[in-house]
Amino acid sequence: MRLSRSLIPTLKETPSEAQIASHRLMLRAGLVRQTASGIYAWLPAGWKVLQNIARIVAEEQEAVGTQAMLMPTIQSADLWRQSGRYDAYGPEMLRITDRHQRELLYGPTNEEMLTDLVRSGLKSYRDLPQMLFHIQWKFRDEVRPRFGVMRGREFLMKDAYSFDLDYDGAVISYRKQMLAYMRTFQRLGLKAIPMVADTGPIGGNLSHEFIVLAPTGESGVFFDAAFEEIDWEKASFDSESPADLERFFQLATEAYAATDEKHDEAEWAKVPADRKREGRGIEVGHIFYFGTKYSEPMGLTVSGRDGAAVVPHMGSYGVGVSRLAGAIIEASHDDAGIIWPDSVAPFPAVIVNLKPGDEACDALCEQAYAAFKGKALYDDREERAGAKFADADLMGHPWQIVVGPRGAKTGMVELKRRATGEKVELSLADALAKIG
RNA sequence: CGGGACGUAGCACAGCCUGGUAGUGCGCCUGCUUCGGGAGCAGGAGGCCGGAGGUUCGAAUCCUCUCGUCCCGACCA
Repeated sequence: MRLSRSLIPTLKETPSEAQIASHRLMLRAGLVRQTASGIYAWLPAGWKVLQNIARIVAEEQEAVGTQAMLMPTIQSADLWRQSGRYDAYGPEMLRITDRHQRELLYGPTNEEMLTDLVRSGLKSYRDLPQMLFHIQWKFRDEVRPRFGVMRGREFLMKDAYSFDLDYDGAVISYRKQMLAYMRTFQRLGLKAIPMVADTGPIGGNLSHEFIVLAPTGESGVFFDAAFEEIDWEKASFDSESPADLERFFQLATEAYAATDEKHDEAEWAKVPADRKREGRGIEVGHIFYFGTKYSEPMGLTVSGRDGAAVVPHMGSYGVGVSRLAGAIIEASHDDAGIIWPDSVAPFPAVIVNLKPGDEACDALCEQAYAAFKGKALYDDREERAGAKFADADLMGHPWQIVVGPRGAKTGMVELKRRATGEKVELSLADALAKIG
């Protein structure tokens, strides 16, 4: 993308409504614009980020056997009356009436809808287990939206649902999802730690929140440093092997980790002092098992081995996709701007032409731009060098290929790694090779 | 939902108390000089002062209502 022809409106000053780093930087880097309280438009660069996150989330879901699908945003009130949640949900649910006075709602979640959908498709115990997910916009009419996309009213969410014959099966599904989550967050460049969460009336220990470590996070967290060393991508766990899942679950849950609300001083005292870590975190995902809470009242049954009706056990698994965009920035930025992990950056690199109009600069830049097949950002604007450097740092491209009149004559560029600030002079070919 | 603020140019803000031709900085446009970390000079465009009523000869300014946005608390992917 050529910056001179792109809608990436960077701002030198911070709009007054933005309080926290990610919100400020998302506005300043031209990623999003607010259109109403807690509702955001994703501008071209922001949309690329969101798609990158969604793609990784989806890939890891499919890697553990979750099927991708898409359910609508608008749902019927009748569906929610079947589970009893229509009245229980409260004013957070946006209720809508159509021209025929039918009661509709903008979905805050999809348990009812999917349970309804699978009712006619799942007939026999042979049809189980099933895991399905979609990535769709949700709406929750938060009393007080804030922190930009981290707590908006409209948000993009991955929600997955599992259907199993019994509790033991549900545990397998639950662990598969947890494995997918650890891999997902690591690919997104995040340190995420699963922490035991409230299970409410369901009970048991099958509810975990995933907390991303970020100094500006909303909740305090306490955890064992053991989590810092685990490489979930390299660790080989076969999601089809119950034994591997067991081993994985042990590893992911045995060390101490808790948010301040669930903090247990007695357990904390058992953690060796040199492994104690305290910090702040942002919740980016939540998984839980809820048994037959929806399948039972909504009449979802399959025939069991003996021919009798069996009510499937369910679980649901959420990831705040749009929230992650903010969380990643909270976890990865400096005074100059965003520092995108390679996997989610809107552009792998920016090509900074320090002197548009200079024959050598233009030619070398075009050559570099062509090498990325249009996927890089080419800053071809008639701006001063300082402004371009500032914008490049602000937007957080992982690599900056700086082309100036001095080096261009001999085909040399300066390659800067945003994360480290390291700069080296080398030929364009070497620079491209280094970026890979 | 309780408490507190704020709506004036694309962004940040002053002006309001004490009514009298709507301002400053950044950004934008033109020209010249500059040109490797947000340049200098000169000229220029851009505002129904959130909206509706009212008071007044006259309202950004005073009064009433309304809409919107933000902050603190309780709540949430």
